[in-house]
Amino acid sequence: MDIREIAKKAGVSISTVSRAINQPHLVNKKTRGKILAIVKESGYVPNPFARGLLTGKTSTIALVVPTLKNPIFGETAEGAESYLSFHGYSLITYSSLASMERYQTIVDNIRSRKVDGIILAGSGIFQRGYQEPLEDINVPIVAIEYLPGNTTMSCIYVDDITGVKMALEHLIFLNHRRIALIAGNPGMIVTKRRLEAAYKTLEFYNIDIKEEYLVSGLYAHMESGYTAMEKLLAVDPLPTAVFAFNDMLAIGAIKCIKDKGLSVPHDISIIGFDNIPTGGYISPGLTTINQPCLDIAEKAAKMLLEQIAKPATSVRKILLPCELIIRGSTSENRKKQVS
Amino acid sequence: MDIREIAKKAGVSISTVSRAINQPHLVNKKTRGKILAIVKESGYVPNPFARGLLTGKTSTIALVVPTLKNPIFGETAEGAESYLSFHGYSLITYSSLASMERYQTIVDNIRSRKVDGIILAGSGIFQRGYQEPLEDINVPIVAIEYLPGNTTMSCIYVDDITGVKMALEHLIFLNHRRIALIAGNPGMIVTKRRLEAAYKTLEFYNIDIKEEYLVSGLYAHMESGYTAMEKLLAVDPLPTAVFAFNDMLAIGAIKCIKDKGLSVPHDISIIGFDNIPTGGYISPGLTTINQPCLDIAEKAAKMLLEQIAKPATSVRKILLPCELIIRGSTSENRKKQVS
DNA sequence: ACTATCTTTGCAAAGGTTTTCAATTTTGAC
DNA sequence: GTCAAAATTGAAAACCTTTGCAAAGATAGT
Repeated sequence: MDIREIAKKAGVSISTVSRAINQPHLVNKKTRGKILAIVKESGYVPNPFARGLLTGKTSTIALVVPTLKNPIFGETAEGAESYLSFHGYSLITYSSLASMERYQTIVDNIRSRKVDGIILAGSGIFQRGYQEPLEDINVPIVAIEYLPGNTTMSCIYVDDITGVKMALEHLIFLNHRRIALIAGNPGMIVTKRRLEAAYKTLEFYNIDIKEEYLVSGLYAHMESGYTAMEKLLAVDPLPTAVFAFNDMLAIGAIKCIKDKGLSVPHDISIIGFDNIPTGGYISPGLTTINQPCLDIAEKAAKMLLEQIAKPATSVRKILLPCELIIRGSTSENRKKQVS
Repeated sequence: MDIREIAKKAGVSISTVSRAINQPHLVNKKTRGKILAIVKESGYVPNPFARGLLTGKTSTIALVVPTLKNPIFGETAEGAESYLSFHGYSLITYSSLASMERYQTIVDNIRSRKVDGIILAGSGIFQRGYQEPLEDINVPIVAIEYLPGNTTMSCIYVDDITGVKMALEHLIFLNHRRIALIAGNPGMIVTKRRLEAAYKTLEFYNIDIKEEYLVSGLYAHMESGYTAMEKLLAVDPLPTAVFAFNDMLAIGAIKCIKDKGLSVPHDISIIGFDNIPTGGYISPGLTTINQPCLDIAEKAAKMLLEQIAKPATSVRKILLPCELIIRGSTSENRKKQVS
């Protein structure tokens, strides 16, 4: 099913058929109608290879996320996909970003595939320079990540530095002083950034930062929050509150505390980050910081399409606010301070 | 960066370069080494359009899932993606399959894109004939769905009919007789199938099927399980056990029961289906039926690649067993039967 | 009626690769 | 040293579309 066949049936040249499809205003209304009718009837779709060979465009966007196990990335993927597909693009999602080799595989795959743009979501697994190989590919990139230093790609991100501050201040205003942290994957940029913000906030309020009150886990696994919490429960004195760097970790931690016969929030308050739906369905409900993932994903997709349309468009940095969601996992500390 | 440039640098013809890349055994070892060295050094990657134009292959697979909000499909996507990417394919994921228009958009997109194969995961949104438009595309399809009648596509699926039976028998053996059902989206094939299996099992055990004991919700939203449960709590007499058609619904239902001041499992037992990780982190832990999603996704991907390699390969139907996971949300019914 | 402008159409080149076929070179056996 | 077979290479066709350019036709203004 060629463009040639269509041309023959319509009694016009292939150029005219091509134009009827791609630049309808350039062809006579009557001719156009006839051609498009034949196209529709015959089910013809232009060969994407031949087309791509000429235009260099694939109508394909790559999305790189660390994992789909974390619902926030599921939401990101879904948000981006629905926006993009509405605008005629498809989305190739790369997940399970677990190792540097895997990352290299992904980069190679994207390169050989020729996508029109890339969305890089929270992929700062590799401390420094992880994004360079992608930049080399030389297509527009939008990062859903806080990358203030970088001037070559647009970013859209939640202000998680303020988010961390909000979370800790919430605990501090509830009179907690023995605050522990469950950080996420040590290598990731997001972990480093939140950790810095946490220390800064705690110092500001003159809160002692015990070394044993800092443990870490893996963002993608609730189980990992559980084992991290086990370590914290072995510390004396126990913390009265815990800030977990994401909700998966927080949920794991809550289960651990309850399994050991302690109560949340009575004995220990817990606050998370992300606001995944599950947080509203455990008991007690998880107090957390909301990230508007769906919104972010759509905005990122929109920005990317703008950049593709006008490559000269300057790099933009968009900051979105977080929001504190108070549920039942945090409460006022009534214990005597034995600081 | 052409194949021509490589050829010139290596002092050979483009045919030889092409062969060095695609059929290395056909070119002299020394020449091949030289060519590949130049290829690597220059970062050349064959133009996928030109290649596709000749071969008709895209090295791309489409995955259609109802939503990524349900973790089982996140796992499915991740499992398929990692397997496929290891074998040189990329995965285009279509989610948020909410309406028939959206479905048509997806089908059109897949058609115009020319993928090498399709994985259709639990997409039986549209009662009958929903898969025909995809079959028309005329590429291998593997369905992760129970499609016994269909002889044109391979299927891999969990034996959820037995799963439903196991779930209900678990409740029945715990002495429950007033059993309610929270079914999923009314239009979906999977709902219909599970419903049939449920009725069959209940009839077999001579259990009265009250009409008010059947409510439905939307698989993708826990909230929906909550409101469904509200309806059940308005029925007199109350059911002593509820079988929700998936874990999201079950988790919503549990929250509802607890919010109303009743206890799970003391007042009402709940059992779900899927075994999403969250089920192990709520309290009480969710009793459910396990589906090995990751395994299924990988097997589906594998089957698909086999079919692509050998199109003559006959259609296969693979059935995988479910497993009952007993946690705390179900217990023996001690209430007097007022049947 | 004539010119200038605008609309509509077709021709042909170009895009980068794979693959068939034939030609050439190398190898191995006698 | 000769011949047949095997290995290696290159030329050229084919894949299907988009688009610049030019030609032809239509329209409008004088």
